[in-house]
Amino acid sequence: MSIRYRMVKKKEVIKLGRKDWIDKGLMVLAESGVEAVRVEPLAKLMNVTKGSFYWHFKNRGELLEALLQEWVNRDTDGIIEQVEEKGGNAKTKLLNLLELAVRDDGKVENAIRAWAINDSKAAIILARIDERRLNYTRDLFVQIGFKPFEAMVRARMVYYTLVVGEFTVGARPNLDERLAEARLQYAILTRR
Amino acid sequence: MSIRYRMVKKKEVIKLGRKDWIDKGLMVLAESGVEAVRVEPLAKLMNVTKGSFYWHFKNRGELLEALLQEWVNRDTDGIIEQVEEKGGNAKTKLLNLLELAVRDDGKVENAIRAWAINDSKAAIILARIDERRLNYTRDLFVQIGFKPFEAMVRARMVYYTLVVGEFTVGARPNLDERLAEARLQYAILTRR
DNA sequence: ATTTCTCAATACGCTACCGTATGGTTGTAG
DNA sequence: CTACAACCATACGGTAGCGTATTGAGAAAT
Repeated sequence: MSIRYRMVKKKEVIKLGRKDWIDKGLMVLAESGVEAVRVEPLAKLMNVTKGSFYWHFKNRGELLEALLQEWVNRDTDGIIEQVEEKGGNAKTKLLNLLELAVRDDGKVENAIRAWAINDSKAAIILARIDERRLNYTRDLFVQIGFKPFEAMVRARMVYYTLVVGEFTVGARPNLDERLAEARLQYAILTRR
Repeated sequence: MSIRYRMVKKKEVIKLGRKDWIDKGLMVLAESGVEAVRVEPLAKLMNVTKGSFYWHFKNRGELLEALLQEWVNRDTDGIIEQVEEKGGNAKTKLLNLLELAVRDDGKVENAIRAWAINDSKAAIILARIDERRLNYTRDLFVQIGFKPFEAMVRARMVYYTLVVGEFTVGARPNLDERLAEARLQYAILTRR
């Protein structure tokens, strides 16, 4: 909730806040990867000089950290919470989880995944998120009645297939088809 | 098969070939990503100046293309061929496929996958490889007796889980455990 | 009305890397 | 022995981006 002033008629001042830089940073990150989020190009995108940037951030690294943090925060109110809100038994939750995951865009997440390959700071953050989501899915399978080991295997199949695989291989365009696939995957994975 | 001269005693000359640059390039690619494969640092790694590099390559882009090409070539004699050589029926081949995939290192592939997110040249190459491997897996499921659509869904689950998911999420260390998982996945996926 | 606070522009020095030009060294072929 | 080909070193000019220091200008507080 940064205070901002908007252009009204002619020479109204537009002041930027930390959050504005983070927003643009996430955009560029999603679109072109970490390597593309650089302070001078970013400043140009915002019609401002880097003099502004260095008022809000110590250096480029601080922005990158902020991007990671922002992504984690947004994800915290993410899919798991939505599933829990809708309620139902474990099987219902699982089906809801699959369908929600299929609908997500995931460009930022994808960029972060690429980033994490060569940056330990990003890798640690991402690993935590992955673990949280995997454990949640495994618990669902346990509640459905599978033994822990098999539940984890199935959870991995779900997670890798939906969250990771689709994104990194390149999502096929048709949402309906993907939903149909998600339901079939659900059937395959919950069948004893 | 580049001709090389090796250090023997004192001031023997070591001459490098295109292939040597490509090899080192792949190493750096695997270790630190595309952004790290740059000509001057690479030259330093090989105890040589970039004068050498620009004798073998027009520019950096030419090296990157060569890296992509080299990876494709190596992959051509890859897992699929090994599975076909071992023979057996479709079910056997599928099981062999899973186990071989689990054993692979995949650092280069992973780096290329990250690369492909923001580079269309890499993306096109990778898409072709993915398609070839996915279709092969789908055909196996068809031969086992599944209808095409369900066979493709199952093929994707296999492919994303083993080839993509394990790598991008970060492989767990224990090979035995991973093999056990692979067999369980096989069981889950071939059960009617 | 001043002062203070926020934010931005400008100018600077520095490093990393790109690609070119040119000349040197060495092995090999005639 | 000479000449050429293959390979490498050196030196150069250029761009992109980092981070700092200083000044400026509008908004808010006093």
